[in-house]
Amino acid sequence: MATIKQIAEKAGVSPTTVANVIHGRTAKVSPSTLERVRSFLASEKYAPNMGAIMLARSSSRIIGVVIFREPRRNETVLEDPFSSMIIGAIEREIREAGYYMMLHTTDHEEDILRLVAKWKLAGLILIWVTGEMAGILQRSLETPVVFIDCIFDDDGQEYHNVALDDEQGGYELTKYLLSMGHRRIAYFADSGTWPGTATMRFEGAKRAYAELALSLPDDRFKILSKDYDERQKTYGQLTVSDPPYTALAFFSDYYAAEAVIYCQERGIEVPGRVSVTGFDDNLFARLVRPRLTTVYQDAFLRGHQAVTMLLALMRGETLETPSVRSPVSLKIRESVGRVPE
Amino acid sequence: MATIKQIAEKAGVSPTTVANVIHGRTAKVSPSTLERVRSFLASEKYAPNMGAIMLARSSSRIIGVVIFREPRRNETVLEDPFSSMIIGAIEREIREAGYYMMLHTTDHEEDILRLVAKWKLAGLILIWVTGEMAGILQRSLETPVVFIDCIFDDDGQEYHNVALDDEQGGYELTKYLLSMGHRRIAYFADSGTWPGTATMRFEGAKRAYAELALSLPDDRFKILSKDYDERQKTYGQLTVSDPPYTALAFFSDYYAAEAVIYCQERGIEVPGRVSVTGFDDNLFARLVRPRLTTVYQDAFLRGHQAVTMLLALMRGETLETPSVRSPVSLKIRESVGRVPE
DNA sequence: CTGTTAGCGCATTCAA
DNA sequence: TTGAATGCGCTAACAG
Repeated sequence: MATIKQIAEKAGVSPTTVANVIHGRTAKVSPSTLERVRSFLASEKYAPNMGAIMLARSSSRIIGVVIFREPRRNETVLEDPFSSMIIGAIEREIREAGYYMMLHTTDHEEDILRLVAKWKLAGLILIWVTGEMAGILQRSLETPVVFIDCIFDDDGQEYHNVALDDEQGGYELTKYLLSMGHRRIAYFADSGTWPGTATMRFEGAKRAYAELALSLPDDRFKILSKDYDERQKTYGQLTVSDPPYTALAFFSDYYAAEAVIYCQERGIEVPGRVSVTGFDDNLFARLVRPRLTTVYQDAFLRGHQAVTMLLALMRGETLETPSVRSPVSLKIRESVGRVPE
Repeated sequence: MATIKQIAEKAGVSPTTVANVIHGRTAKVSPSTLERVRSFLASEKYAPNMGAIMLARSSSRIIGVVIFREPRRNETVLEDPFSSMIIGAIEREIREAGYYMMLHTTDHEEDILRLVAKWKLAGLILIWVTGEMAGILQRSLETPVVFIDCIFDDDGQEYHNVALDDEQGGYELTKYLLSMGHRRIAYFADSGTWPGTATMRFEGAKRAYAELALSLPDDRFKILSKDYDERQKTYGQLTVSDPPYTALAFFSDYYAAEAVIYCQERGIEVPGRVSVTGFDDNLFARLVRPRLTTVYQDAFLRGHQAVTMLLALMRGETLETPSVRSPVSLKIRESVGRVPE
C-alpha cells in the first residue's frame, strides 16, 4: 500500500533516492540512507504499483500465454494433458523469471492484438496458431513472440517457434509398423488443418512407405470427430472394412486408448487382430492395457524452451536458432503385433 | 496505440467527450459527435491503456487465480485433470465477463498479498489453500476472494468457498462398499492435511461404518507418496497384509487406476480378489478396465460457480449463500465386487 | 452537451 | 549524493 513518496517522507529523503534504492542504483546513495530507506521499504511492505510502472515505461511485466481454440468451439482446450503440462511448465518459468502470466484462449487474431495493446505485454507465447494467423500476428506485433506447435506457410519470415519433429515422429512410427509387417494402416487426427502437426506426421508416414517403395494413399488419413458418439461410429466402421486395417495409428494417446477399449469390448484383440499406436506418451499411454506403443515428446522441456527463448528475445538478444525442433522418440510397448506373412 | 487525446484531436472534440462515448454515456453526447467519435475509435483501433486505468481507478480488470502447491515442491499441479478442467472453466468465465486472468502458483500467503497489491487485482480465486492460510488471507485482503476446495478451521469468519461435499462422497462410497460385504477397507490420499478434503472423505467413511454399528480405525487412512516408486511399494505391502484388505478406496481416480494395473500385472484380480474405487470420475476412471466405481464431481460447474460468485462480490452484492457445497454422486461401475459371507 | 483540470505512482531527465 | 520537475493515459469532479 505504501508508495515511493510515502516511504521517502518517512525516511526523510526524496522520492528519487527511494527509487534509486529500489532499483539497486546503490552507487548513487550513501550507505546510511541506503540502509534507512531499505528498512522502511521492508517495514512498510512496499509493493510497486504495476499500473504506474506500465504507464511510465509503457511496458508491463506481463507475458501473455494464448491458446488457440478452433473457431466456433467455445470449449476449453486445457483438459488436454499436453496443454496442461506445458502450461504448468510455462507458469513456473515465467514466475521464476519475475514476470506474470496472463492466460487467454481465443480463436481470432485481433483478440491478441488488442490484448497486447491494452496490457503492453512484455512478451507473448502463442500455442497452436494456424499458419495464416501466425503470419498476420508476426507482421503486426512489435512485441517478442514465441510460437509453440505452429506450422508456417513458408513465407520467408523468421518465426520463433518451439516445434516438434512431427514428420520424424510419423516416420519412425510408420517404419516400425511396416517392420512388423503392417501394410494397411489408417491414421487418425481430430484436425486436418494443412499444414498442421497431424498432416506433418502423415507426411512422415509417407516417407517411411516410400523407403520401401510403397505408397501411402491420402485417404488413409482420417479426421476424427471431437464428439464421443461420432468417434465410436468411426471405430465401428473400421472394424468392418474390407480388407481390414491391420494397424490404427492415432495422433493422440487419448483417442488411441479409447480405440483400444472399443475393440476389447467387442472382442477384437489388440494387438492380436489389430494393432494400435498413440502419440505424445502421456499418462493415458501407460494406463491402458496393452500399454501403447507411442511417440514420446517432453512437454515440460518444450514449455521451458519457449519461455527461455522469449526471455532472450525480450532482452533484445538475437537467437542463433530462431526455431527449435524438439526430437521425438518411439516408445515401443505392447499395443503393436506382428502381421503374419 | 491511439490514445483518447489523439482520438479527441482527430474528431475535433475534447478528451472528455471521447471518454463519454467510450463509457456509453451517450446521453451526454450529441448523436452527430457520437457517430464521428465512434468511427474514429474504430478506425484508429483504440485500445485503452490498462496501466493508466489501473493508476486512475486504483483497480485493474485482472482476476488472480492462484493454485497452492505444497511447500518445498516446486512442481506444477496443473497436470491434474481436475485442476486443468477447472482452470479451463474459470478462464472462459473470466474472459466472457470482460476480465483478464492472471495465473499463479505459490506455497505461501505473502506472495498473494504482494500480487494483489502490485496488480490491484479486482478479485481472487484461491484453490487448495490450507485452513490457516485462508484465515490470514481473508483477514488481510480487502479484495473479493472466492476459495475453491478450502476446508476452514471454524473461526467464525465468513468465507466464500466453492466446496465439494467430500464427507458425503466418502460416506456414499463406503456405504456402497459395506453393502457389498466389504469390512476391511483401506483409504488412500496423497495428502493428509487436517482439515482437508481427504480427511473429510474419511470422516464420511466413518459415518457409514457407524451406521452399521461398526467402527473404522484411523489407521485405515493411508498417505500415498507422490513418488511413483514409493507408491508401487505401498501397493505391494497391501497385497500381502494379513488379514487382507478386500477393498482399496483411493481419493483420486489416477491412483486408483494405477493400483488396478499394479494388481492386474501381479495376477491379483480386480474386483475378484480386491475391489478398488476412485474419486472425481475423470477420464482415467472410464479408461481403465474394469472401469472404476467412483464419486463424480463436476469440475466445470464448480469453476463456473466460483467465477459467478466472485463477480457478484465484485459488484458489491451480498451473497445469500456465502459458501456452496457441490453435490457428489456415486458412479457404480465394475471395479467393486461382492465379498462372500 | 462540451471542455478544463487535477491527480493516480512511477521513471527519468535535469539541476543542485 | 540528493532533489525537483515533467509526463505517461486515464478518471472524475467541476465549470461552462
